[in-house]
Amino acid sequence: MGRAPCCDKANVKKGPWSAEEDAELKAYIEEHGTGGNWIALPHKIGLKRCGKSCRLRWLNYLRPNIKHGGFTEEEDQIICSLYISIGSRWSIIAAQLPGRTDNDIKNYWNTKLKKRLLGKRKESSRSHRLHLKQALDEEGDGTNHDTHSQALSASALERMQLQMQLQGLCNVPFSFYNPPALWPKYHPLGDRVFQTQLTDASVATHETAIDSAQQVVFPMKPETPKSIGANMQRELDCSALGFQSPSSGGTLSMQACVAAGVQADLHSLLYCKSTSSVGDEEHQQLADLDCYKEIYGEKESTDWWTTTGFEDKLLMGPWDSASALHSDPMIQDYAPRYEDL
DNA sequence: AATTGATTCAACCGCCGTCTC
DNA sequence: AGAGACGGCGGTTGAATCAAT
Repeated sequence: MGRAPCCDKANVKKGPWSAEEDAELKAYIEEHGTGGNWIALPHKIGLKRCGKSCRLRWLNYLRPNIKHGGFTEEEDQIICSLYISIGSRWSIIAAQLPGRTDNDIKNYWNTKLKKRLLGKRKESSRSHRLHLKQALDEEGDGTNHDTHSQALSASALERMQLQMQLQGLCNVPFSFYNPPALWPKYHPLGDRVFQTQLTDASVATHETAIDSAQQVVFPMKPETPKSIGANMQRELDCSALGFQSPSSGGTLSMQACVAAGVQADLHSLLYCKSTSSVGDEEHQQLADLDCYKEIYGEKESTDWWTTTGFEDKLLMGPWDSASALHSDPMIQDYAPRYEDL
């Protein structure tokens, strides 16, 4: 048995709001407030609307200081950066953009930004797909991939693709057998904090800087797999980032990749300005992902992913960040960090 | 000018977490 | 403790609008 509806569906009006309804709702809330009970509100006003509908109308259109359309480049970059980092947490993203509603941002992302970013992928060649499929078949156990497929959210795939876009632009080593768990985990916020850490006299070691940066870059940093110790994971992370880890005796050159200008790359992706060209190798990487989708189906079935043993931590980690968002102060601190930018 | 397909975006749906009793 | 009410959220829908033919 499902739960009772929040209102009498038969006696509530649906569809677009009229100017009269808007005026009545606005006038009442401005004078009396919501009273802390949206369900009861329409009855008090005499509106034949569901309480939830009233709430949505007020929050998205009637409340003061709402902006519609005309997103700036800065807003675009904030939205993209946050989407890549935390996914479709529209309310959190909206909290960083005064006057913007989660619904507006969601629509803007789905209709404009996503296409602008993901639509630039080069079509992969059929021969390449066949080659890759053959490699997959040889690698796997020959069983139907669909049977074992693990579906990630569409949001997760989009973020994977965006990460690939940025990584390609940053010339980060990537190969088909280099699983996403090892991909660089950077974010402008993390980069900024990382740089801050480097210049902070209180930071005694490079490792501390790395830890701090990675916490911010991936606030919901998943548990390290049992098969890979923390040190090894750090080595892998460092390797993927394109710099040597302190423990291997190398020096930090974060700038080589991460500080190379993720913001600039995002900008180039968004606004199609060729400040950072996507070379053949990068196109090949993007084609790889298309190939996976074609072989395993549009739903992101990823045996190659699960065979790495990383799927658990990823599914419960950054790609499904709902719980972590509420518990991890790093995410909750996004607002002040952005204000600092 | 008419038709068709694509795009936009306001609004709805249903799930989930929190609060209250 | 647990059941119900409510708020909040993300995903989806569909009517309106725009663009292409």
